[in-house]
Amino acid sequence: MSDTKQNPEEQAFLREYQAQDFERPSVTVDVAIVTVADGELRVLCLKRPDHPFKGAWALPGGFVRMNESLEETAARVMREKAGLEGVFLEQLETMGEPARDPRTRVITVVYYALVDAAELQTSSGADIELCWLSVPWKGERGGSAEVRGEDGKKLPVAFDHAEILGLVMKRLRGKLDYAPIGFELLPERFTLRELQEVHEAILSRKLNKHSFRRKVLASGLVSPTGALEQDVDFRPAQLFRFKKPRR
Amino acid sequence: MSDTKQNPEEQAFLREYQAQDFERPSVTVDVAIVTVADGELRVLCLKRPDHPFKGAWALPGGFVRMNESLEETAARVMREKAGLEGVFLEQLETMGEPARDPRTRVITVVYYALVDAAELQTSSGADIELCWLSVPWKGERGGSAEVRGEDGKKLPVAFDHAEILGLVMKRLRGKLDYAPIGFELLPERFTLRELQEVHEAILSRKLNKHSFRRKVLASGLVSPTGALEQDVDFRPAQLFRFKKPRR
DNA sequence: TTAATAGTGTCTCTGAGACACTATGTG
DNA sequence: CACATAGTGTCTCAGAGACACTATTAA
Repeated sequence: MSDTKQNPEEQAFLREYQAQDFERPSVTVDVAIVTVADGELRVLCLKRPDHPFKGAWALPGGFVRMNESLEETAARVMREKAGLEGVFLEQLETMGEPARDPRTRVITVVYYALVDAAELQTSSGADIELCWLSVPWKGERGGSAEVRGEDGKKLPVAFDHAEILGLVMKRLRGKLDYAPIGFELLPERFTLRELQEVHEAILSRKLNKHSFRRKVLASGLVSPTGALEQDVDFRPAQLFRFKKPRR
Repeated sequence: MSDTKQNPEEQAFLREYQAQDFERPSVTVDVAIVTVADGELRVLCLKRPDHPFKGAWALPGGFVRMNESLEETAARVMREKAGLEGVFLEQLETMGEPARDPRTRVITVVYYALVDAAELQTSSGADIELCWLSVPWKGERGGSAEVRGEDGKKLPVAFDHAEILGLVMKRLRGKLDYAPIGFELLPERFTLRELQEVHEAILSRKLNKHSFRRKVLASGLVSPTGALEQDVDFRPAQLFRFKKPRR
């Protein structure tokens, strides 16, 4: 802004720039808000009230405002569409196929958020829902994901959002065993069984109990609180707390 | 485009849409073209002829055209600025701080490319150069990277491109031991020593020879060609070829 | 008491690193 | 021959999985 005195050296740039100026893509941010409830992956979806893809389910999103960073847009979408603040939020991928939105050129920067299911007291009307997120492939191969309703039936997904959800799962599976992201899906105090169930939900496979406990305890990322879990019909497990790694 | 009959349900979208319509960010693609020469990481940089950051070094880039996907833009930049075609190219991250370009709002989608040094017959004028890429942090911690010239002196880097190069290195280091990316930086036939040197350059640390060979050979991703390397003053090593994994 | 889960002891297998060795090319 | 690097044999150590066992709570 301090540099706009129109000196001659700026001409070349402006020539190229003006040429592009008459038509620019729109830029939006979409957010995949992921959680685990009852050992199953969920993702927050909105039912589209309008064309295109009317009636299909889509990720919440919004236009990037001129004075807002991408991360700020993502945080605003989280606040406005899901009432969430201060949760784990990370950029995933930018989708830019010219025809991905049939109306006009829309480039969308996708973020994903990880949330404790208890925080998502979704106002769950008919138009906003925590849908099941199911992944029809193993490991980190990749591919599209599917969205299902209460009844387990596949729901129609708008735009390229099924592909996006596939990328979310690929990222989560890849990141899970070297980054502390499982904790983001749990309340402040949790049992090691709950943490293992979160990992199993993300990976879609059973893990070895002893190995899992050894690795988590050896990581130094959890500390026992001394308290025990409540309201279970069997031996209660110890509650742990996530200990932020000092960098 | 088949859907623009202005039915009443589309009004709501258009209302929100028009409100944003008067001002949109520009979208560009920047590409970090990375290679390894003489066991050292290099990146292709252009010296900026104009303000802002006149004289500083920047990654090649270009505006996204309206009918072009992001990947196509990246491929076009590769072709136009470096004369490269058909090499490894992957999306990295999208940078969107409102003030990252002092002139106007520019959101840039960053790709990185991996190239065999021999293919980069850079027309190496004074304004385009294969700069040294040095990384002042260990492991996958992250942070900005530095760009150096022939003489080893740090060069000024334009925009947020030092941060971008840090992200490139973080991605490369993280990806190196589970994805076959080392091969992308080598000619079709290579020795295991050359492959190890590429890995060591990316990780900035020495690797155990025996371990490395065991892992590479066990991976099933290389096959021996039977031929031996030429023009060395000592016992020549066997040449291997990268074997594409069947999915 | 039984049922169910929490939590552990111990064995095996596999892969990484350390070290030393043999093999094979050039000069 | 000496020399430099290619390539391997073998030991140790650490982490993951398998299996079986003990511990602790509710009902």
